[in-house]
Amino acid sequence: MKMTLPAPMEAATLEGTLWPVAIGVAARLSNVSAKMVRHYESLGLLAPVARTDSGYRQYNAADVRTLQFIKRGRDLGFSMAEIAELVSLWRNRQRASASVKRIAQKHVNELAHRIEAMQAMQRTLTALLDHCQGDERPDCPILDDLAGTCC
Amino acid sequence: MKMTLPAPMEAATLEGTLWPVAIGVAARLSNVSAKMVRHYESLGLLAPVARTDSGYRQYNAADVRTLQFIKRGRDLGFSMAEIAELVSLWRNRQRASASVKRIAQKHVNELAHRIEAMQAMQRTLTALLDHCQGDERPDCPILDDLAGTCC
DNA sequence: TTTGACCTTCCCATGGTGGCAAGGTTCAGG
DNA sequence: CCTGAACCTTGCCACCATGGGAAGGTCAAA
Repeated sequence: MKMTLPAPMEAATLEGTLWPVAIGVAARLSNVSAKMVRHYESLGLLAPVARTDSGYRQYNAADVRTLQFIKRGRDLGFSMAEIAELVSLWRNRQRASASVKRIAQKHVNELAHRIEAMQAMQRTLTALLDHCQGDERPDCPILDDLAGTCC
Repeated sequence: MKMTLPAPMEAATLEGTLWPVAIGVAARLSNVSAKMVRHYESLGLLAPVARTDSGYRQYNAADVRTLQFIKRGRDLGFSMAEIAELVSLWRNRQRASASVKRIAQKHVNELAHRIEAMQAMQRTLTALLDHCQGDERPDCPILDDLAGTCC
């Protein structure tokens, strides 16, 4: 009977890793699911990845860095299309930082719009919640608002 | 040749409307697309709607009020599942306002979480934007951040 | 050799919305 | 009465990013 060993304690760094690695390792190193790694490849965000004779994907350190780049972009809320542009600019040493800035600025503006919209909802809902007794009785200003009963 | 007449000037109120109405009119009265009106019906949010002999849907004032209720709920960011619950409570005269309040409070909490997440993105991106020259040169702290170059 | 962890591709689901196609209905003008 | 416009019907596909699962191949350690 095999005891539960301490977790494999895989190298969490790129330095301490033997390359190339299979998709599962690349996934763990970049904190992206294997599923999404394949998806990103199908979107062309990763260069067509090497394969073993048996068809397993093989990732090198540059591939994993690209995955980490994509992950960071997703965490900052960029769409896949924006990330595709950013990856392309990242690879292009002749890029102008203005191109990057334009994309990021547009994204920040969209974030601001979405935040404002959600804050407006929040304000309305908070006001309604304040007036709702929240007891056993049926009377409810929240439903009244949704039903437009006020008008 | 027919001149462009002033827009049909349809009654925008439920009072000035001859009932029942077809889906297009119900859609305009509730500011919901006909497509989504059908979709809401398929989700069971609307009671099975009446039909003419030829199969056209027929909506009465109560149906349109339900559509307006759904629209308002969507505008406040509730999910369809939440709206289904709210519609059900709205119809139930034995409801406790606490049930409504619980749903709304949960939604507000989720909104708060999402807003905070987006604000965190916004803060990070704004800081990066501040440090990006946005000129013709390739050096870009935004790409550096995405690439994790700092570490 | 067996076992279990890993990999492959392919299909389906989510949620809320839009679009399009192919066809039926209704109504008003000529 | 016919035609055309505007409307309606159902059904399928697309988006976006992600997850789930099935059916089957591969690999390494015990």
